[in-house]
Amino acid sequence: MKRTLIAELPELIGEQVRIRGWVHALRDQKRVQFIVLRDETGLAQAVLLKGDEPSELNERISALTPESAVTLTGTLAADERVNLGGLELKLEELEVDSLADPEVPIAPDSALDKRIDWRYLDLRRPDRKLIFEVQTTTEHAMRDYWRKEQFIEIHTPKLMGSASESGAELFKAEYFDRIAYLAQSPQFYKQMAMAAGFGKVFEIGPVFRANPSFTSRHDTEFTSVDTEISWIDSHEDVMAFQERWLAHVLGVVREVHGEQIASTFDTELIVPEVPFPRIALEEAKNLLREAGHDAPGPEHDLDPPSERALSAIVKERHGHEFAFVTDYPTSVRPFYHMRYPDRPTVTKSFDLLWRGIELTTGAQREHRYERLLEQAQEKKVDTGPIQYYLDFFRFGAPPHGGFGFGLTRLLMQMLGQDNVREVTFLYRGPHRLEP
RNA sequence: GGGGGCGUAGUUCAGUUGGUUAGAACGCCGGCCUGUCACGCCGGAGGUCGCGGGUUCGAGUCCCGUCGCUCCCGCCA
Repeated sequence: MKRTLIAELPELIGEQVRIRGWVHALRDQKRVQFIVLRDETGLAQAVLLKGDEPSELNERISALTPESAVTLTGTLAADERVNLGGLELKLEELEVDSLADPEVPIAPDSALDKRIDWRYLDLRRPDRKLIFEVQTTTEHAMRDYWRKEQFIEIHTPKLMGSASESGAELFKAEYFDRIAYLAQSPQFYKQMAMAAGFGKVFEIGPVFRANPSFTSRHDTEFTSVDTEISWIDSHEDVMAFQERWLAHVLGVVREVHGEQIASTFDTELIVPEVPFPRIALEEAKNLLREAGHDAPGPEHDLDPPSERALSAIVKERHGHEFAFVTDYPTSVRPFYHMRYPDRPTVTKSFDLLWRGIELTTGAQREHRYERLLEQAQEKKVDTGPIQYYLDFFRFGAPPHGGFGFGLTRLLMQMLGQDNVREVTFLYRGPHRLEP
């Protein structure tokens, strides 16, 4: 007999059905037994009466444990006494697919670290599953939008022969008779796609960072969302794309899951107005000082407390949760960010803040070979191992730019969570390689 | 890497100025209960107080070391 999902039950009153899932709760009384069954679509109650002499089926129910995987067959009845949708399965048959140990090692309110030890049990909770429903919708909406605008999806290698950016934060891996590095960004490869004439590209894929970072918003492996666009006039074009794209994505997520997010996580997902406010870094620091906050000195990026304060100020003045911070000094940006022709110490770059945390770094890239080489040398970058990259710009490279984007940070903010670990299927950090 | 905090039943926690046999709630096990739905009632099991050392007549409690976790900063997305 075919399996019926719990969500389909309201259509099937009076019929015999077979439902499969986990024992969510068990109430074994003198005269009647209840099983609340949970599957990936919801909860349903099954009932079985008990006579003076318990039947064999009664006894097998008594031997069940919570979280066991079971298959229940019975006839579906409407019964207004039942809270779960006024529906009840009159149990006729029970198949125990897998009996669970009676004592489950975690509870819903267990510490996050302990829940990650037993992540598959933690994820059985419907509100945790919602996180991944939202993630799926998010990625789908991103792809839809990119595709509508003729972006090409690329998959770049995660094993590399040399560092793609700084080098200090790379994982090494044995690679036959040499050393390989795990990609910490698809940066160089998406620029290669520009040199290849792909026009506009995106990638959603893993990146690896060997930072011993102990915060609620860092992990050593995470999903990066990357975009690169050719034939731009400046980084403004990149920001203009990004804000449209994000507003679309958040609009879709709100439409599909908004109510559930609000009721489950007590967070309202607000679809942002376009354009987002733009604030040059030095102006941002002035705003912070005017509002009585400490601001980092010149040549320094905003620190996390400044980012939080700035988001609050922008929210107050513009009623907007997002803010592009632009025009970072060359001291805090990589060599390949383009500089203003008239301000050679300022890059045509931006970060995107949402509700106080950094979601994105983006920029127009330097596409002129000689300048790029000069900037690399000025930054004391060893150009030997990245000559292949510099070569992209020797045979006609279009002006281009793009951004990289942390998917887990986006999800964390969308769902009002305070830790990326909560929205990562399996977190990886300096002390976390299992499960 | 720097700084702060926390490690006590399966889980979440309490544990007073150091004082006899370390507690609660939830969970688990057993019994009772004609319909529960956070079921209810009665009973029970369950602890190397992270680990090692020290101070003391006496340490869950104080001190030192160590391990683990966590938050903030640095770094970033």
